[in-house]
Amino acid sequence: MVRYKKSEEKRKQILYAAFQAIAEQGYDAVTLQTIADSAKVSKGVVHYYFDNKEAVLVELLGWLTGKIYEKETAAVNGQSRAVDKMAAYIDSVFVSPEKNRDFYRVYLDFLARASRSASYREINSRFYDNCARISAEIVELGQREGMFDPRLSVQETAPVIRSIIDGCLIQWLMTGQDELHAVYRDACRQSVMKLLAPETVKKS
Amino acid sequence: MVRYKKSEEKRKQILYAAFQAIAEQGYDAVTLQTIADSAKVSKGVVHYYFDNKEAVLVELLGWLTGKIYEKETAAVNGQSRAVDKMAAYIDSVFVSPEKNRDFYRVYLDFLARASRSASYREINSRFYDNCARISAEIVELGQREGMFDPRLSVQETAPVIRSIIDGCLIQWLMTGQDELHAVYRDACRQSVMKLLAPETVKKS
Amino acid sequence: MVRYKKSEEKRKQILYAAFQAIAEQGYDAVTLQTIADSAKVSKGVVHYYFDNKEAVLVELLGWLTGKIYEKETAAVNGQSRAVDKMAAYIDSVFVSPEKNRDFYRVYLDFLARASRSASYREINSRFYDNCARISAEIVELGQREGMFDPRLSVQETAPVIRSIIDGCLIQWLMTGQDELHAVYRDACRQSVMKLLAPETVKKS
Amino acid sequence: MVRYKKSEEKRKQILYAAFQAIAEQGYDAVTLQTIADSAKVSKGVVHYYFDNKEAVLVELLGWLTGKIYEKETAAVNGQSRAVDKMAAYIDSVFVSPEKNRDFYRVYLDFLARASRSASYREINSRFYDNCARISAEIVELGQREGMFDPRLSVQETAPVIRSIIDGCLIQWLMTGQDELHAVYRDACRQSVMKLLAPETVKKS
DNA sequence: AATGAATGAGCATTCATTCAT
DNA sequence: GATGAATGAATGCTCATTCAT
Repeated sequence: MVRYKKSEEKRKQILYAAFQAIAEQGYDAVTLQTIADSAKVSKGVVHYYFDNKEAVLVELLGWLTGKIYEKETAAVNGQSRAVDKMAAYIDSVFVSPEKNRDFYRVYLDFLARASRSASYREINSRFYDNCARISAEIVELGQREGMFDPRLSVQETAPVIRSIIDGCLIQWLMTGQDELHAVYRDACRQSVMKLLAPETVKKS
Repeated sequence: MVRYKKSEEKRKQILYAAFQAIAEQGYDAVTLQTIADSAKVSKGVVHYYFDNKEAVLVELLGWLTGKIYEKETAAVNGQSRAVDKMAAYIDSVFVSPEKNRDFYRVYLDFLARASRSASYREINSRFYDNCARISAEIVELGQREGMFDPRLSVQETAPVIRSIIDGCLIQWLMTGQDELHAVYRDACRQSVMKLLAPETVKKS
Repeated sequence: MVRYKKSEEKRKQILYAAFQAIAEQGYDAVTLQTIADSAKVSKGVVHYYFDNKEAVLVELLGWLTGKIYEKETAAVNGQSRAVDKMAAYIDSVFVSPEKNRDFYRVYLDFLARASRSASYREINSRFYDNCARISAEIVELGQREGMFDPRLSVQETAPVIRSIIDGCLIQWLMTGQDELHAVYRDACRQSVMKLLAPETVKKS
Repeated sequence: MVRYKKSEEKRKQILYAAFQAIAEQGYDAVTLQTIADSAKVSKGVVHYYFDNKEAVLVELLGWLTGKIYEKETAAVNGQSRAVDKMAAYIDSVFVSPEKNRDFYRVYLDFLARASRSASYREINSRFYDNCARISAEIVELGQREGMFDPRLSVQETAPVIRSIIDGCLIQWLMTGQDELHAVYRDACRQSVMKLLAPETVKKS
C-alpha cells in the first residue's frame, strides 16, 4: 500500500497504543495524550499521522477486524474436515481471556458507535461478511461430507454462528471471571455443533 | 413511597429523556443540557434528582432492563406449552425495528461500559440472571413435555439462547436495514428451536 | 431589545474588556482568557454570553461603530450652521489621542477582517452609510446656505470626507506621536473646508 | 551580491507566495505550511530563509511598499506638468481592482500590526515619507507653474493627499464591488484637484 | 423545589519551530 | 542547502458541576 507515505510502522505503533488505551479506559475516556503516552510518542505525532481522534478509531477497527479475520482464516485452513474446521474457527476466536477481554471491550465500543454511524457500520460489515464467508464455506463442506444437516440454509446459518460466538464472549466478558472463559467456549462449541448436526436416528 | 410520588414521576421523565437522547447520540455525546431540554426541565433539576451524569445511566439501565424483563415474563406467561413460550419469549424481544434499535444502541453503550466497570456489570448480571431463569424454566418444561432434548444442560443452554437473541439483534442493528428485522428474528427462532430439538428419527 | 435574555450589562462588560484587550494586543493575539481576565470574569462566562470568539468581535464592532455614530450625530446636532456642523463632526471624531488610538487600532483589525469577509463588511457598511448621511446633510445645508460649493455632488463628496478623516487618523496613528494629533486634526479640518469651499474671487 | 543571487530568487518566491496567501486568508490565518506549499518549497526552507513567521511579514512589507513607490515614481516621471503628474500618481495607485484588493488586504493587516509595534511603523514611515516626497514635489512644481494654490503648505498637503488615496481605496475595498473602483478613483482624483486648485474668479 | 448563571478543568487541535538526516 | 518528522506550548471550546437566589 503506497496509500500512506508516512512511516507505516509508526502508524501501527500508534494504533496498537490506541487499542491498549481504549481497552483499558474506553474510547471516550481516552485522550490523545493517553494514546501518545502509551505509544511513547509526543502528542503532536498522533495528529501528524492521523487527521483526528476519530480517524484513529476508524483505522484501528479496520486493522483489528482485519487481523482477526486473518487469524480465523489461518486456523480454518489448518484443518481439512468441516467439523475440525468449525472447531478451529471457534477456538481461534476464543484465544485467551486476556486477548478476548481486550478485543471485546474495544469491539463493544465500536459497535455502540457503529449503531449510530454508517461509516463505522461499513467497516463492521466487511468483518461480518468475512466471518460469514468462513462459516458458509465450512457449512457447505460439512453438508457435502454428510456431517452437517443438508436442510440448513447456509445464508441463514452463518450469521447465527457468529451470533453465538459473539454473544457467548460478551456474556463471558460480563461475568468478569477468567475461569469461565473455557465454560463459555465449550457452550459455544457444543451449541454450534448441535445447530449443524444432521437428523440422528433415535437410539432405541 | 408517598414521599417520593412526585419525585418518582419526574425521575422517570428524566430517565426517559435520557434514553431517547442516548439512543440518538450515544452516552458520551449527550450532555446534561440535552437531557434536561428533552425532559423539559431545567438543567439544575437533573442534578437535583441524580448525583451526576453517570448516576443517570446507571439508573436508566436498571430501569430499562427491568421493564424488558417484565415484558418477557408477561409474554411467556401468556403461553402454556414450552415451544409456544419460547417463541413468545423471542418475539417479545424482537418487538419492532424502532424499539430494538433504540434499546440496543443504548444497551451497547452500556455493555461497553460494563466491560470495564464492575458496578455496571452487576446491573447487567441481574438482567442476565432474569433472562436465564426464563429460558431455564421453558427448557425444563419442554424437557418434561418431551418436546426438547432431554440431554441438554439447562445451565449451559440458557446463556446460549440469550447469545443468539442478542447476537442476532446486534447483527441486525449493524445492517442498518429495518426490513431485515424479520429475517433475523426468524433465523433466531429457528436456530433456538433447532438447538432445543430432541433427537429425531431419520426419515428413510 | 429583548433579543438577549442574558444580562445585557454583562455582555457590555465583556465587550468593553474585549475592546481594551484587542486595542492592546490585536485580535489574533487576544485569547478568550485575556478577555475574561480583563472583564474580571471566568473564561466560561465569555462562552456563556457569546457563541465563540468571532461572535465577540462581530458584536463588538457593531457596538463600537454604533456608539461613534451616536457621538457624531450629537456633536453635529449641537450646531446650526453647516460650517460649524462640519467642524463639530470632525472634532467629534478627533476626540483625543488615547481614544483615537484605541479605536483605530481595533478598527484597523476590523477592516483587515472585513476585507475578506462579507459579514464584517456589512457591519462596516452600516457605519459608512451613517457617516455618509451625516456628511451629506451638512453639505446640502451648506449649499443651501451658500457657504459650500454648489457644484459638489453630495454623493461623491461624502465618502471623500470620511476618507480624509480616517486617512488622517490612520496616518497620525502611524506616527506614534500623540503631539501630532492636533496637527493631523487641523490638516483634516482645513482640507475638508477647502474641498467644500465655493469658488472665490481672487483678491487683487 | 553574487553570494545571495540564488538565495534572493528563492526569497522573492517565498515572499510572493506569502503575499498571495495573506491576501487571501489574512496573516494570522496563514500558516508557514500554506506559504511553503504556495511557494512550492518545503516548510523547512521558509525557516531557512526567514528567522520566523513575523520576519516574513516584515520583509514582505518592505518589499511591497518599495515596489509600489517605484511604480509611483515611474508614473510621475513620465509626465512633465504638475497636473498630469498628480493624475499619473493617483492612477498609478488605482491600478486595478484585483491588484488593489490584494495589496490593501495585506496592507490593512500590516497597518493593524503597525498600530501596536514600532518596528512595523518604521517600515511604514519609509513608505509614507516616500509618498509624501512625491506629492510634495508635484505640489511645489504646481505652485511654481501657477496651477496650484500658492498658499498651500506643502508639509500639510502631502499627507492629506495620501489620506484621500488610501481612504478612498479602503472604502472601495469595503464595498466589495469591483465596478465601483473607477468611481472611487474619480472621486479621489477630483477631490485632490479641488484641494490643490488655486483661488478662482467667480464667474459672474 | 427549581433555576440558570458562573466556574474551570479538561480536551482536541493547530502550528511555529527544531533538528536529525 | 533542503527536507519533513517530531515536538509541545497554546488556544478555543465543551460541559459536568456548583451555588446563590
